[in-house]
Formats: sequence, structure tokens, C-alpha cells
Amino acid sequence: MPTELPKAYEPKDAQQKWLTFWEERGYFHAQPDKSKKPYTIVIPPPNVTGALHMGHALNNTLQDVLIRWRRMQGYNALWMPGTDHAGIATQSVVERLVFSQEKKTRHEIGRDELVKRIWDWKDKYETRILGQLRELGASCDWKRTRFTLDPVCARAVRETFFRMFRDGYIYRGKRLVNWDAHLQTSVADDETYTEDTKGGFWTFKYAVDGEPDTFISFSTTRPETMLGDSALCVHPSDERYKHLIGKTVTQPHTGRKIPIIADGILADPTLGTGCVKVTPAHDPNDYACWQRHPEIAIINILNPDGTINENGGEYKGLDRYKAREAVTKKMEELGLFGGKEDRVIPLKFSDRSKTPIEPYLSDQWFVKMADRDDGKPGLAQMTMDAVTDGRVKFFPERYARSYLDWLAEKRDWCISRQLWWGHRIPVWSKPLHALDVTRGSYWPQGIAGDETRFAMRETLDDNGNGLALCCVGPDAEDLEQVLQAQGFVQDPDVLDTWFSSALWPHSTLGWPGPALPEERGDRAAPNWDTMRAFYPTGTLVTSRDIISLWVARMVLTGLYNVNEIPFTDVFIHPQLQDAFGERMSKSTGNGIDPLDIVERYGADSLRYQMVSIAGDTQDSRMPVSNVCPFCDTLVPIKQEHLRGRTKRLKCPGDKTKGITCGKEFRPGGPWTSDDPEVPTAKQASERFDQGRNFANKLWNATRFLLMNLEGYAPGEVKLDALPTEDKWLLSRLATTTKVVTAALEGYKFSDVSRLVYDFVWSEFCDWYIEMSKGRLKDAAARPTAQRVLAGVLDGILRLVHPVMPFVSESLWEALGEAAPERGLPLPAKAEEAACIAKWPSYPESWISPEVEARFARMQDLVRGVREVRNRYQVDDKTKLDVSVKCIESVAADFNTLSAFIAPLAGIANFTAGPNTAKPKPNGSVVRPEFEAYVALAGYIDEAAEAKRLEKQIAEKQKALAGVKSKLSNEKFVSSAPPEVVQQQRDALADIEKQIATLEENLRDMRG
RNA sequence: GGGCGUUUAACUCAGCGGUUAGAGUGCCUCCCUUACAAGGAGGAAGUCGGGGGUUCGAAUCCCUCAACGCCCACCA
Repeated sequence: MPTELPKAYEPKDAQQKWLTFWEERGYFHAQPDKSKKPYTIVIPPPNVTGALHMGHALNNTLQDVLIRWRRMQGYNALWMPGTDHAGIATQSVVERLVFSQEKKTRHEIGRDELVKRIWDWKDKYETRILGQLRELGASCDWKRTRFTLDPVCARAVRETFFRMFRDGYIYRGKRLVNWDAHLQTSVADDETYTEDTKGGFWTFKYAVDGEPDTFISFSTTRPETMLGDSALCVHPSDERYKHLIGKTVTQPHTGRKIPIIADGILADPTLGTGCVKVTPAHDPNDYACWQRHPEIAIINILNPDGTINENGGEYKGLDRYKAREAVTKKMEELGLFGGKEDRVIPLKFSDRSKTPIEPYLSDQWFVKMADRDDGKPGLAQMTMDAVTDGRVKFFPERYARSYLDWLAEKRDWCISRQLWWGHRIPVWSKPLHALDVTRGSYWPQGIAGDETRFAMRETLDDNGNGLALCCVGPDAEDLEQVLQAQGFVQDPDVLDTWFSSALWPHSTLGWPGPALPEERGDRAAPNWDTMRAFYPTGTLVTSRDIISLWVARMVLTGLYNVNEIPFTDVFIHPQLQDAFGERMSKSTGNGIDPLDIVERYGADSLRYQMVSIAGDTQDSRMPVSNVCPFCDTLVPIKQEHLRGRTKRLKCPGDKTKGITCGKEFRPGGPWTSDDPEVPTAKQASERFDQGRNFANKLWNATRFLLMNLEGYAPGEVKLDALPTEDKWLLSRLATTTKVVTAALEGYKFSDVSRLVYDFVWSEFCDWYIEMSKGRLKDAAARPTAQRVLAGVLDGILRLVHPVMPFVSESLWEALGEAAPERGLPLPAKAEEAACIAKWPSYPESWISPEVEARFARMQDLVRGVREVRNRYQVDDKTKLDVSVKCIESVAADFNTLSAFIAPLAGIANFTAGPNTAKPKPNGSVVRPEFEAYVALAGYIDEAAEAKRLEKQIAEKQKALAGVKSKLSNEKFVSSAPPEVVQQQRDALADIEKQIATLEENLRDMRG
């Protein structure tokens, strides 16, 4: 009859079993259901570039805890999973792969072929990533899995772009981009890195027009950009140059007359000569200066391949570095060269080609963030308002500031990327002069009257010629064909990845409707029903580095498209760092592979630790070790191992275990590649011991119960009739349940794990189970003990489930076999799975501080006896007499329980009740906390014991003095809250009593 | 440069105005007691980063200095 569990928890079997079980039962699938309150989370879609790392484990564990908890609470809980196409990251990974395998660039294989290769890559890695997510126990609604390039998402992108274009929020403009002249593409800021590089610092001078012998000097690190100079700039209050402001100089290479302007932001009188050349098309600062001084020219001197274009006059066609020499030489010849200084300068490089970045002016698409001309709030303002008026709340609150500060700049959002992988910009263009304007319309023929599906605009191209732009909405392939037939050409660029990510909460839920046919096998297509049922979502869980890139933009598009916020709460979790406080990243090579942890410690342990880490600090450190593949020793990672500096590690062995290994292996991690000669280490961290041990503790507590459930009969448990330790346990259970629920509501994840752990381990296992052992042998007491044990364990498994779903599900099953009906105070049939069990709550009336205080007295007693016993190494043969004169109520409570208190304290002889051991025998020790007499005749070191007592008395007296001074202080008594004053009075009485007992005992000790 | 955070035991972190500052790991002693050695019992270990202030009372609030880190901007 009693179910026998294996001795230790084996995570692997459980993980496999329950993943299948949960999915087969369809517990994670949510359908619109008006009878339940919805709770939705959309996953921050991982990039399809590669493997999951620890940050994903953290992020997704927290979401799973929330979604499982809400599901148990009876919400219609939907966790929408998916992945992100991650434009540049994915394209560059595949480009590199193609190049390493076939030595072909993307231009050589062509757009269609490259995109096809990326799709192949994506299919492979999407499967892998989603599989990894499943292994963590993520209870996503897998049938709704989305990818940001799915037709559903594409429709949303098209619709959004179309509306923004039509409403004038999207415009075409120039912007300086990071240009990779080698790959001939622009790269995002985060795809560049800065490195100190040997360079030069040249000083030149230009002659001021109409002022003989007047020169003005400036310095530069890039002389070739002189070809694109369109001004010299000085500080408006710089006395050296004041008189020259407004005059012109002649740029010697091009012969252009360029003005000397004043700009207090660009020019710093304390730097260099105080005068700076202005090259708006090739320097970000100069570009900003040009925006403030639109009257000066903006001259692009580069071709996409990094050679000088026709604006460079005679230097046309030269590579930029050759041009640099030539330009400098010419200045020397003209006597305008003022010297060169070798200097180490920080230079931006492209991460992908490792070549220097050129700031390059190009046409880009933008979303206008500024306030509108009609005075209504613009997109940025609207997005800010949602947070300032509290519709969207940040947890922790301080992060609202990052969001608001960034939006307050109202900088336009550049949404075009010169890539092939992504949502193509849905705009077709044709030069105006090629259009038949005689009909009085620029519109393409044959589509007039379809203005709900397209929008037209005019703009200027690079050369200042008119260009007709036509933006086409979704579901309008016919229009696209008409346009193409008439010579309109689609913009080659794709949209910023964040543009589709920004729509994620509503695009995945069915906006813009109407329903689409199922476009991918068994995946459920969203529609207006899902949109209505699950939007807005409940909580967004993410990390702070994408508050502006992603969070803000989701709010923006939610408000713009749906007129409704995308989520009510944003929880920002800490960022993981390594043992040295550095952020985990691929380039640092200090990441942890979560699957290594799952393998070694179990998914529950990983999850437990992730939850423990998620407090409200912004960083959390995670020291990690490599596990020697030969001897299983944990070798902590050191700083010098990072950044790929250590390719191989030598195992130092483990002296404490007498292991001298000395073999070599390759450090592990999510981003390592294989070393053909030595094995790659798995990773581990002692931090995960706690979770693994906790799972095992739960396992064995259940195991204990199952071994003692014979004859179990469900029945009502009447609180009033219960012994004190039961009342205590139920009080603790009710309290724990209440505070855990509150912690979840407030996103205090680390509190959740700590509270549950402490309750289970220190209270349920260490005390209650120990105390129950005696009762389980007593026929009269056994039934109640069984009911309480089963009922409390039932509650524990529910509380644990969101954090540790696998072990709790296993134990739920085992408990279900032995005690299918259980519960407090009344038994009920248990649900078929912990996964769908009801989240517990217990009557407030169970919580009794008074009972808890009485129990604490007993604990003090037992601990005191154990301490003495331990100090003198009392073995069974030694006589150890204990008598107790606890506070009367406590004594009365536990009188009947001496049978278990004695073994608990590990003592042979135990009498409870009023003290009868007077006079105390020589060598007795008094524990003042509980007034217990422990006698070890002849065994005590009296001098040492006296000294100990003196020390204790001194400590107590110090405490007493503190309390006394407080209570004698009128201000304290009058101004502190009454309960605090009372607390102090109680403390005073307590301490005085303790001191009296100690002193009495000290006298005895000295004979 | 702007913003934010951290500094408490050897390590990783709780505590955030009120008796003698806690946990896990590690360390020391004892115990393989039929739930659990991934365990049990006990112990040692901290001028709460430095300095100043507010308060009857400060690890906790304020100021300041220092170190470390993260985000954003920037570096002719």
C-alpha cells in the first residue's frame, strides 16, 4: 500500500515524463474563455542566432513562474512563445558561415539565395531554441508559436507601416550611419567596437579670404575629410577668432569658399587650436552642427566602396587612405601643413569585417517622434504619458526613469537597415520625371480609387530630383504588380528588427485581423477573438538594456495601432554578471550554458536559483566553474581565462579529495566551438547546489510521509482540537502562503524562493516531521498526524510548483496515489496534476503569533539542550538529566509531548513540568532562555562554563542598558509608536529575567 | 559627461529606522539515528566601504569621499 519512492530525486526522468504529460493534456493551451480572467505574457522572443544562455534561463524562468502561478489561480493564462529574426545578427552569422564554407560574399551568392540560406539556418535554430526552452519547463502555449517573419507578423508590419506612412509619421531622410566599406553596408552601433589604434593628428591651416597673411589653424585625425569640409567652426566667445566669424576661407583642394561659423557646442576653445573643421557628411558631431546651421553645405565625398567620389575633384577614385596621403601632401606643398603628431586614437571598427567604420551619409526611413504640428502629443509624448499616468507600471519603479528620459529626447527612430534579412520596406518609387504627369496625377495608372490600400508621397532623391513614393498596405499583391509593371521599384532595404518586435504583443495575438487561414501546420492562427481575449497582456519580463529599444516601442505601437497599452506591468530583472562583476556576453566569453546546469543539477535547481537571484538589484553575480571532463573537479573560472585568452585549461585536481589530475581541457560555455584535440568542459556552479538539495529534500519529505501513510483516512481537521505543534505548523503554512502570494503579486521573486525554502526545510522538515515521528507510532494520534502531514505537504507542493514544476509534479503524483483525498481543514479530491492544482490560501484565523511564540520557547529549549550536549560530547552512556520549568503555558503544551521532545533534543532522561531538581547538583548548567536544568555530573569544565556565563551576562547587560536608556528617554516614550514602546518593555522584562537566571547559575557554578 | 546601482561573514546575497545583524555555500566538532550524508546536531567567523550629519535610537535616512559595475551619450 505505501508507495516506495527511490531514495534520491532523479531530475532527468521527471523532466522527460512531465514535459510530455503536460503537453499531451494541453494544459498550456489557452483559448478565449469569457468565464475566466485573462493573464497573458508574451515572451521576449530570443534571436534565432544560436543557443540560449543564462540570461534567457533567468528571463524565461520568471515568466514561467508567473504564468504557472496565475494558471493555478484560475486565470486564463496564456504564454505566447516565439523567436525573433534578429536582422543583422542572423544575417551576419549566416554570411560568415557561407564565406567560411564557400568563400563567397553575399553579393556573390545573391539576395534570394542568401535569404534562403538564412531561412534554413532559422529553421534549425528556432527548433533548437524552442526545444531548450521546453527543457527549462517553460509552459508556453506552443501551438501559438510565432516568428517575427511569419505571415501574421508581416501583415501587422505592413499595416503599421502603411498607417504611419499615410499619417505622415514615417518619412525619408538623411542620416549618418556606420558604414562598413568592405561589406558595403551600414552596421548598427552595437555591431561595432572601438579600439585604440595608432593614428595621426594633423594640423593644417586655411587662408582667410580677403585678409592677407591671416590663417586659421585646425587639427584633424582624418585629413581626407577636408575634401568634404563645408565650414570652419569656432566658439562664439573665443576672443582669438571673434573677428573672423562670418568671413570665408577657400578650401585648397576643391576651391570651395566655406564660411567661418560660430557654434558653442561643436567648438571647444580649450581643445587644440580652438578651431574645428566641419564635415557634416562624415562626422556625427559635424552633422549635428549642420543641423543647427542648415545654411552650410553638406558634402558627401565617399562612394559606398570607400573611394572618393566626384565631389573630391581630382582625388576622385582614390581609396580614402590614399586620398589621405595625397590631400596631406598637397597641403604641405601649399605650405599649409602645420605638423603631424603620432597619436593613439579610438577608432570604430565593424564587428563583422573588422575594418574601420566610416561615418557615411545615406537615405534612411524614419518614424517621427516629435510633437505634432497641430499641438497634439506626438508618438514619443503619447508613449511617455502611458507611464506617467500609471497605465503602465515598472517594477522596480526606478526603471520608469530610463524609459521616460530616453523618450523625452524624442529622437526620430531610424527604421531602415541595409540588409536582406527582414521585413522589406513596403514602398515603391519612381522618378517624377518618368511619370506621366500630364494627367495631373502622379499616381500609378489603374489603382486610383484604392486609397485605403496605398498612399503616395513625393520626395527628393540623392541628386535632388523628384521621386514619387508609393506605400502599399497588406494583402495588396495586385497593387504591387501594377506598380512594378509601371516601373516602380521597391526599396531594397529592410526594416529594423525592432520594428516588428515592437508589434509583438498585438501582432501575435491577431491584430490587425481578420482571421487568416492557418498558415503553418498545426499552429493556431490568431484573430480578433484572441486579440480581444488576451490583449492587453499582463506582465512584460525583460532586462533593462532594452527598455528603450523594445519596451518603449511596444507601448508606442500598441497605443498607435490598437489605442491600448500592450501590458500593464513591466518587470525588469537583474542582469547576470560573472564572478568579477562583468556582464555575461559572447565577446567576453563568460556566459553559462543553462543546459549544462540542467544536466548536472536538474531544471528545477536551475529555476530555483534563477528565482532566488531575481531581487530588485540591477546586477547579480554568478561565479562559474568548468567541470574537468576527466575527474569531475570544479575548476573556478578566473579572469585571465576570459575573452578567449585561455583556449585550454589544465585541471589542478582536488587536493581535499586527493585527486591529482593535470589533464587539459577546453573551457565550456554556450558559445564555445569544439577543440578537436581536447574535450570541452561542461559548466557548473556551486550556486545550484541549494536548488538541487531542496528538490531532494522535498522528495524525501514526501518519501517519509508515504512510508507512514498506512491506514490513512481522509477526514476533517479541527484546528481547535489540534496539539500545539499542529496549530503552529498551520499558522506557519497560512503565513507562508499569504506572504508568498503577496511576493508574487509584487514581483519579489527572491522572497518567494526563500520563504518557501525556509518553511519547507526549517519548519516542516526540521521540526514538524521530527515531532510527528512519535505521534505516528501512537494509534490515537496517528490519524490526525497523517491528515495534517498530507494536507500540509499538499499545500507545499502547490506553493513550490511554479518554481520547481518537475519535482512537485512527481511528488503530486506519488502523494495522489497514497492520499488522493486530502486537504485542510476539509479533505477534497486532489486535482490530476500540480500544474493545474488550485493555488492555496488558508484562513487568516490560522495565523497565531501566540502559538508561534510558544513554539519558539520550545525550540529554544531543545536547541539549548542540544548545545550543551554537543559541547560535552555526551554519548549514550553518559548520564544526562534534564528537567524543565518552562513558562507554565509552554510546559503545559508540551507535557504530553515529552516522548518526542526528548529524542529531538537527543537526551536520555527528560522530565517536563515545574522544576523539581532542587537544589541543583554540582555541575548543572542553566539555559536562561527556557529555564531548563541540564545536569552532567562530573563532566563539566566549571571554569570554562563560568567564563561562558560571564560573557553571556556581559552581553545581556549591554542589551539591557540599551533598552533601559530607551525607556528612560522621555522622547522615545512619547514619540515612538506604542507597540514599539511595549516591545521594549517586554524586552526589558525578558532580559532582566535572563540575567537573573544567569547570575543565579553563575553563583551555583562557583559553588 | 548624464543616469542608475552596488559596497554587510572567506564566497554569493538577505535585512532598508527599534532588543544581542541573518541565510546558503565554505570552515571546525560530533553523528551513516529506517525520509533525506544532496542528510542531522552544534560551533567559530562581521569596527554592516571611509568620514560627517539627522534622530531618543542608524547597517537602514541625508550629505560627502572612495572603489566597483551597468545603461545612455560622447571622444576635432
